[in-house]
Amino acid sequence: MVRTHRVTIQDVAVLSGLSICTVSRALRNLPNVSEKAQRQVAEAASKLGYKASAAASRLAGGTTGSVAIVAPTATAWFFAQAVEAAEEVFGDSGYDTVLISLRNKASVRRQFFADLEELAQRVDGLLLLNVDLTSQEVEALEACGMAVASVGMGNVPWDNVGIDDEHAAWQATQHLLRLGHWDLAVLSSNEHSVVTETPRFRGFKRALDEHHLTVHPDFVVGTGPSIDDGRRAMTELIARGAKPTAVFAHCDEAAFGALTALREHGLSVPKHVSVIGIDDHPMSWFLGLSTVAQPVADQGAFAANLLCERLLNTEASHQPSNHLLDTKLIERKTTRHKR
Amino acid sequence: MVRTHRVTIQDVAVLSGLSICTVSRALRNLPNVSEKAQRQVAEAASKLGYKASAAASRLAGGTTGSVAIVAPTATAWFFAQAVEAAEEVFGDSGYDTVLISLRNKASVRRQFFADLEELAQRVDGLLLLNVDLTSQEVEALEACGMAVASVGMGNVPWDNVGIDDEHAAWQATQHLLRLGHWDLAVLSSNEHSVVTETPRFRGFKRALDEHHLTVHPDFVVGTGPSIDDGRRAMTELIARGAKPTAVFAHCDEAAFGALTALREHGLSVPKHVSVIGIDDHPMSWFLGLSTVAQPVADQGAFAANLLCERLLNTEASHQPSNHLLDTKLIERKTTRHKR
DNA sequence: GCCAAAAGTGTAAGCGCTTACAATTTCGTC
DNA sequence: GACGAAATTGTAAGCGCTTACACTTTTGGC
Repeated sequence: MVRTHRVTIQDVAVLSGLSICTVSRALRNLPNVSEKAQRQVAEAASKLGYKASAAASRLAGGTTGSVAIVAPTATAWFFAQAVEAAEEVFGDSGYDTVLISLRNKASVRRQFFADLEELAQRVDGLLLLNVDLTSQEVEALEACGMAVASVGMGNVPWDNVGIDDEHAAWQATQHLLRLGHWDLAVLSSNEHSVVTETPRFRGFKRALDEHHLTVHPDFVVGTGPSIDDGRRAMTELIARGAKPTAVFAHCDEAAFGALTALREHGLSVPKHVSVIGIDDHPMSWFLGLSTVAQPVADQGAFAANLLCERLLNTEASHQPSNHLLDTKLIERKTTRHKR
Repeated sequence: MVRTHRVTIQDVAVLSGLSICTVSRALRNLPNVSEKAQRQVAEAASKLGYKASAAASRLAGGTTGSVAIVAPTATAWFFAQAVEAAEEVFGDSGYDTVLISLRNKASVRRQFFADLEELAQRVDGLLLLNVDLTSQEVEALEACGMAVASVGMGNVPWDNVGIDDEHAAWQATQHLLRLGHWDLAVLSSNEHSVVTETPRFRGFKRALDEHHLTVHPDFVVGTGPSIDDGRRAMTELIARGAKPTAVFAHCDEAAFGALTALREHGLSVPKHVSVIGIDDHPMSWFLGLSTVAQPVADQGAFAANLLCERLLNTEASHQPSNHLLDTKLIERKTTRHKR
């Protein structure tokens, strides 16, 4: 198969009757290009189907035309959803989307940060999805010269989109309290350690505080975001002898796991125990899980848009913004008034 | 942050006392480099902390160092799973993974094939996941000069990895028949039209044939791969007045939907109706759904490896291979002997 | 109309690497 | 030892793009 010659900027220059330099400027919407030239170039470029070589642009000091999405894992529902939404936005803005999954492994994660400078040569920007960062990592990201935006990461020096995690947790907990439950267990995210002050945990605690209740350590257990994690966590809780009448899981998958564990121990939901999560996973509707819904695709698309904006006006100093999208309590069949 | 000058191959050449050319070859383990030179270069490079500029390598070498994964949608469980597995393989081979989701939209799909040549300038290879192709599209893919491999696509002129879909469907159907069911409904994939001869449908039919049963049109309905699709399909089946005692869904998500619809119509599973799918989605275990398990991540990884091989020896003429991985019937709680 | 300033355009020098091909060294053989 | 082949190394020409700077054209004020 004969490979047709690549369409270079040279070809566009010839077709449009202008110099390479002018074409280059026109293509990047730089000043000092007459409207006429602009038009000619645009026309020639589209006729030729010209796309700048990322490698050449980058080498010459320009940009790559691609961005990377970094997720702790690509398989989880939340991430797949956010990734696809972001990919659409990036594609519409002319960027290729490079996927980088940290695969929930510390080693991969470490390697990622070690190779940051190298990565900066291949992409213009970074969209981080719920990657928790040390302060050195934040510094490294700022130093590498890429535009950065994120989803679900509070308190970072770049644009972020997320939900008010503390409020969402408060909504879920408040719902349980309203139903008359006061022996509340929590399956908390253990990103950092077993019992830590994640925003969702804080929201849980605040709701209890408001009802003059305190968090009992035996009713708190750390868990990952998978069904299996949730199941193990709930099993441990039961093994401890904890007898909560309601359980708040930090995400729906963990709640599914809790549901399983409860069933395995002969406890029926919501008769004996009420369960609520956060997410509104499509399965939640199917299973009748009460939850606090969050707009996942919207978060991905929004953050992607912010990143694209940053990519356009690089030099403009810009105050990092933090956008919080609304969450909504959805009562279904796993929560019920305490008998 | 002052950016120190980048360490170039030139620096390594000077330090090692060799020419740039020799350094380049040594660094890439090409032949015709003495051991002594090899050693000197390695030493100088590591002392300088030299890392080749990806952009420059690519520009000079003619390759892009990235591959694209193309999926009909990125959100479905199967694709997220396969994508992550492939991404890992590509990453380990030094390739960036560009994600392209067709978003289940004909327009996006059309655009993708229209831009193929353009895409060929940005990636070296293509991994297609279950993209059904017209013969012109196959030709276009062959003509664009990219290395191609695929998952779940039979009869294509490049390496493919999949399962024996017909056999998997046969296994599922056979299981239902063994349990004494003969009024079987099928939620068939409607990629092309409502009732078509997809491999899975053929497998379903063959199992019936073997038992001297025929497929009744009223018991066949086309459906997409989502829960909601499955629910609609099952609802339609019930509305038609079809009273199957068992249902075979072409994938687990569709089976979940069927489960919902059945429950909504007061039919209990497996008491009144048995249900089986294909996939072994993690939720299936949770819900007790009988299914035919397929190794999803393995398929993605395998195909990715094949693509990497093709990328290495480009010119070698190569017979396209088709690898079929094993599937396994998993009996759980949604299938039961007919009463 | 004239001239300086502004606006638009072109020239050419790289960016850091790969790779023909030429030049040099090494080796084996008679 | 001498000689040709083989192995090793170096030279230099790009890869496709950006950008400082020089150059040409337009503009506007008087």
